[in-house]
Amino acid sequence: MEFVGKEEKRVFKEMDFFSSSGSDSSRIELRRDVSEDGHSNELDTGLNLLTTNRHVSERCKVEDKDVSRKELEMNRRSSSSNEFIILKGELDRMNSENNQLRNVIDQVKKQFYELQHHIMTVVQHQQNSKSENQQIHKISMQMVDAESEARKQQIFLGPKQFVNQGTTRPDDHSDSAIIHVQDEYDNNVQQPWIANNNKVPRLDSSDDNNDDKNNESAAEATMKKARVSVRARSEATTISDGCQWRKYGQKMAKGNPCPRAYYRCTEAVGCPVRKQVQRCAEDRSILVTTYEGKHNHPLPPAAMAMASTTTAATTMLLSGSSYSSSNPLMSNPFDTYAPTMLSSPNMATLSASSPFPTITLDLTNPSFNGTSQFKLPQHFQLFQNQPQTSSSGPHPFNQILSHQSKLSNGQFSVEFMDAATKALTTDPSFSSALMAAVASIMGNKPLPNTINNATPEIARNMSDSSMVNTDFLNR
DNA sequence: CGTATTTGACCAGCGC
DNA sequence: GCGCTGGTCAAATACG
Repeated sequence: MEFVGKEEKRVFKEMDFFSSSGSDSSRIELRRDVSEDGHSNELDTGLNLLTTNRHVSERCKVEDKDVSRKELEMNRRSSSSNEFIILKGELDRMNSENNQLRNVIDQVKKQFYELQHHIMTVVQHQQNSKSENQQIHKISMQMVDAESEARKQQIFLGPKQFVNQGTTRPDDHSDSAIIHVQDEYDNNVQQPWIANNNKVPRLDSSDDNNDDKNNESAAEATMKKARVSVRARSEATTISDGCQWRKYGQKMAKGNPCPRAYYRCTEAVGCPVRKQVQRCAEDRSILVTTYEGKHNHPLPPAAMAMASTTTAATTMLLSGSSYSSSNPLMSNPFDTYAPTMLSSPNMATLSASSPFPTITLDLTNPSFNGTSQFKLPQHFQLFQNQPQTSSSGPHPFNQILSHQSKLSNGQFSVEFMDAATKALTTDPSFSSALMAAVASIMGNKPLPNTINNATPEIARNMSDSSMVNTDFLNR
């Protein structure tokens, strides 16, 4: 029996070995069996063997689980490897597409620059021509005469002019013009633009005796002094116009507790374009951005419209009325719009009372009345019909226009103007299109192709006049 | 450390 | 000539 006991001990030791990785309680139970009963009978041995077998079986199950886990892991790794290969292939394909798109963009850019250069050359040529300068001078005089006449007739020309004329109408922006030329700097009813030749280079008759160089410098100086101003409600420090600017100064200006910031264009070294940003003294939620000068370098598509605007605006301020030109850039915008502008209290004014001739686009006025005789060109109405893609969703301007179209009084809502302002300050493409529209108003010219490049959807609308809905203007 | 912004100084034009 | 004002410069400072 002792042999049996020894054999049991050996077996139990083996069992203990096998169960070493098992639960501690099992091991303790087996050892107790050995110590307490050195003379275990065969039944006990059998029971113990069964117990041992169970533990070995469990151990095998554990090992089987490990194998299965490892197999799963290997399969998973294999699957990940396949996925990696697929992703890599996808990445390669996308890189290839990106390269192709880059090539397309490069080609478009090249065409854009060539076209822009061509346009600049044509415009420059026109501006340099002596006859054009004579015409400009004549037109300027007629513009001043027209304004003087308008003042005599006490036609409402804008908030500040109303104050100057001694009327009781408040200096209220709710009645300010959507587009007007105004004095941004003082309330002087005189016209230093004309009365003071020193403030702005004047293209007087003496130019007739000057050479082309002098004419060119005078024209350039005048173009530099003429300004385009945009009024918009914005919490931002500046509106998004697609250009790169560097702040180079800040000053407190007379009559306004808000400082005026000075920026210069940094798209290219030596670009003469400047802009001033200042909050309106009467309503500090309004940001007034004033542009001056003409870019001397290729512009990004988003900024092209603003450049077109400033050029067209300065051209308009110089070219005045009743003259047409073969060059649409030099044609007179007031041929179409000025009479209505001058006679409509909500549309436009013409003023030379600023040290610099300035045209202002006012996006802060919710009371623009669509029933006015004034008709926006189709460019300006494009947002009403802009196709809406499922991915990008409706342009905020479209949303508001859709809402506004339900109004019965034909007035732009506050929401409308807020959306316009928001779009102007956050969406360069909107700013571009808007500026192109204004340029179109002022220059009576077709939309630049560059805008078509920048905003293809908008461009499609513009090229398809059937898409243009003018109902809200005629309501 | 390079770039952008700030801010006081400076200049030119203008009115008195 | 002097002072006021708008505009620009450039050194100092901030920021990423």
